[in-house]
Formats: sequence, structure tokens, C-alpha cells
Amino acid sequence: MLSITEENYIKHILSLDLESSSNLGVGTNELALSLSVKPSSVNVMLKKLREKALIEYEKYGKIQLTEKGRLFGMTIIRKHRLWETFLYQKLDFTWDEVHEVAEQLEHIQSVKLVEKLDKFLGFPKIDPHGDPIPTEKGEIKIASKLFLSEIQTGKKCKMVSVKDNSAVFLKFVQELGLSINNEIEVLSKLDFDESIEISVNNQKSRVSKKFAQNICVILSDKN
Amino acid sequence: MLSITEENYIKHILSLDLESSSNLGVGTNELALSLSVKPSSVNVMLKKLREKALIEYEKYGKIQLTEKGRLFGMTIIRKHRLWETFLYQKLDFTWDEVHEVAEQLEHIQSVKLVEKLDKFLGFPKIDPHGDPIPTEKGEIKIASKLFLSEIQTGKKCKMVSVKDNSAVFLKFVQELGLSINNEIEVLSKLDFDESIEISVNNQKSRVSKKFAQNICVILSDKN
DNA sequence: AAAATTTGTTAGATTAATCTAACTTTATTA
DNA sequence: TAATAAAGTTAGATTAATCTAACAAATTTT
Repeated sequence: MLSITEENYIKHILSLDLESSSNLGVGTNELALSLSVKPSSVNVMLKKLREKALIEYEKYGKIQLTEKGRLFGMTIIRKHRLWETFLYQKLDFTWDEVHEVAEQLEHIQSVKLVEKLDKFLGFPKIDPHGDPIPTEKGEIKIASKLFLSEIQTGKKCKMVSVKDNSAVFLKFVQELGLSINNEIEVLSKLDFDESIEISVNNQKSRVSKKFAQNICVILSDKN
Repeated sequence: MLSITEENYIKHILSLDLESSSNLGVGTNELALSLSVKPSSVNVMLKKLREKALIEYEKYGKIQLTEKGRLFGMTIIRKHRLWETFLYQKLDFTWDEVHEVAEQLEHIQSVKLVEKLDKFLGFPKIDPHGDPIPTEKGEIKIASKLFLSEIQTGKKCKMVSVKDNSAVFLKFVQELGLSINNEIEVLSKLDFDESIEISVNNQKSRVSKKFAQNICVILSDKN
């Protein structure tokens, strides 16, 4: 069994890996920054994780998770996102409060607990932030969250969350008739100011790039 | 903030204190046994807890919690019992599975989480084992759990749980028409074999001392 | 390609929590 | 009450995770 510290190293390696589309692996300093520890601490731990066959790495090289390490990381992310869903849906935590508590809950060791929690929540596919919840086998089945600004012209997507959670922003979102689970079609993009023309509920609107960078969506299956 | 280890020390001191009706305090070896560590480890930690004003103790003396320490311990017990209730009532864990997981969950740090969990569960007063759940202020308001064998002749009590959870025992309990929340009146006790005559649902039965030592009850208010 | 910068590593120190082994104090019993 | 047993303490070692400071390798810039 892994210590909480080891779990956090694995989780951060995986998260950094998932963020950077490239498959080159993670650097020592990068990981140290992400974990808020010094690179020398990371270096010590890397040797330990390599011993346990959770990562592959050699001196001055990049860090890569082994299949075992990846699976471990995925179950931690799975637990994190299930707990976030629980806190949000069942305990009425707000959107921005769930992360901190889930950081702790994700380390609870009990396979049965995760299974039962999943069932209790009705086998959710995405968490309150719109991020996909990995399966028991560590697979991410649905498309990952993107920003509306990243969707290609002509494609349809579904709104899953917002990045900015300020009252001002949310009010504007509402005025556009946008809300969670709405389908959005990207009609056109203007090179001039990078503004985007979208269609929601058969109603066309034009939004700025900055706005689109704060709307989180997943690509629809019907593309 | 306390480490998980420190929290466990405080919790065990409080539990040993609550178990032993006497108010003499807890011994080093006793605590070491309860925590599954060596007495020398306890000794080191005692100095630390004294520094933090959580316990009172002097060399070769007994360990006593300060008011601050007692409150801390109570909030850990409160969290433990609330989580046990959650696991049992909402996630369909069995009676004997809840403890192990609650041992981990009790260390999650979030006042808001405890409040919201309490509300979600409908402000329960006792946990699945029949033990009282302390209030936010660290008070135990309802009578503590006793064994049926400890109830005086003529008194009424309410069944809250069983100690033995074997199928054989539970079947026998059922045959007597006994179940959770039933009111039991102790009609008489026989000095000869210490058997007890009880009344449940206006039906009289005679049970052995051993049987009565496995039925957990709380005294009724109407005594 | 040499210099400068960034990135990564090593050695040695520190802290928390534990252990073993030797010792001291307190309590029990013969 | 003296001997024995039980309970409690101390010193010194160990492990995990961190740090600082000095150093080495790789990359980027000039």
C-alpha cells in the first residue's frame, strides 16, 4: 500500500501528463512546482517510486508512469471526482468548495466504499467541474472537457461547467440562455477579433474569445 | 492543527476514559496497548501533547485530558459516529464493516463537512452500534449505551443494538420478538442463575445473563 | 562553440513517529 | 519490610519525507 505522499506524487504525475497533450513525460522541477516541494525532495521520491515499479525514469530523463502507476493514479482521480460529486449533489457544497475536501477524501482506502459511493450517486460520468470520472478500470470513456474557444467551426458540443464562477460572469451566461447540459453549435469564427458565433436552443449569439475561454464543454457524439 | 497520529492519541485517551467509569486517568501502558505502539513511543508523544495543552500529566502519573483535549476528542468521536451512520444508512454497509472505514474518515478536516453531513443524515442521535453521537459542542446528551444485563429491576429501556452479530444469536433475538427501538422492561432477576425476566410488547420472556450481556440498550426517559 | 541559463542531482541536516534495550519508580506479595 | 513484579522512562537508532546548499548535466542564447 502507498502512503498518502506517494499517492499524491502519482496523482500529480498523471495530472501533468494528462494536461500536456504530448507524451514526453514530466520533469522534476515541473513536478516539484506542482506538489509545492523542492526538486531535491522529488528526486528522492522518484527513486522510491521507481523501486515500486510505479514510474519509469533515469537520471536527467523524463518521468513516465508505468501501467501500474497509471492505474493507481486513475483510481485516485476517480475517487476525487466521485467525492466532489457527492459533496456537490448530496451535501450542497458549492462548486468552489468541493476540491479542498475531496483532496482529503481521495486518500480513503476502501474499494467497497468507492463502489458503493458510485452506486449511491447513480454512476455519474462527469464531476461538478465537468471533468470525466474514470471507470473502475482506470479508463476515461467520455471526451475530456474542452473550452468552447477550442471547438472547431461546425461542431456541436455540450456545456458542462464554467471556469470563471464570478457573479458577473454567471449573469451574462444566463442572459445568453446558456446553462449546464445545453447543446451549443459553433457556427462561425471571426478572424478579426476571434469572436465566435454560436447557436443555443435555435438562437444565434456572438460571443468574445475571452468569454468562450471560460465556458467548459465536451464534444457531442453526434459530430 | 493536529496530525492524524496526535488525533488518534487524543481519541484513545478519551475512549479509555469514557470506558472506565472512574475518573483516575489513563496509564502509559494501557494507552500503548490500545494504540498498538510501545510504551516508549507513548511517552514521547505525551510530552508533545502536554506542550500543546491537550493533556495534563506528570512523570509516573496518570494521563488526563484538558478541556481543550476533551473537546478535540469528542469532535473526532462525533465524526467517527456520523460517518458510521452515513455508511450504514446511505451506502448500505453492514453493521460490522463501518468501523474500519470510519477510522479513516474521522480524520477529514472540514467543519463544514461535518455540519452538512449531520444535516444530510437528519441529525441522528445514535450511530449504528447504538452509541450516542456527541453534539458540535462535544456534549453527549443522551444516555450512554448499556447492556440489558446492567439494567436494574423495574426499569424500562430501549434496545439500540446487539453486541454479538452472529446469525444464530440474531435468530434467537428475533424469536423473542425483540428488535431495534423496542421498549424492554426488566421485571425481575433471579439470583440463582442471574437470569432476567423481561417484558417486550406486553409479552413476558425469561432470558439468560449471557443473552442479556449481548443486547445493547439505553435507559428510557420515562423511568 | 563558448557562455549563460535552466534543469536535475547529491550530500548532509532536520522533524515526526516509531522502535529496542537498559534503567528507574511504583505497586504487590511473600 | 524486603523481594519481586509491573509500570513508566530514557537514550540512542531507524524510517519517511522534507529541506538547504553545493554541484553537474542539458539546453538555450549570444
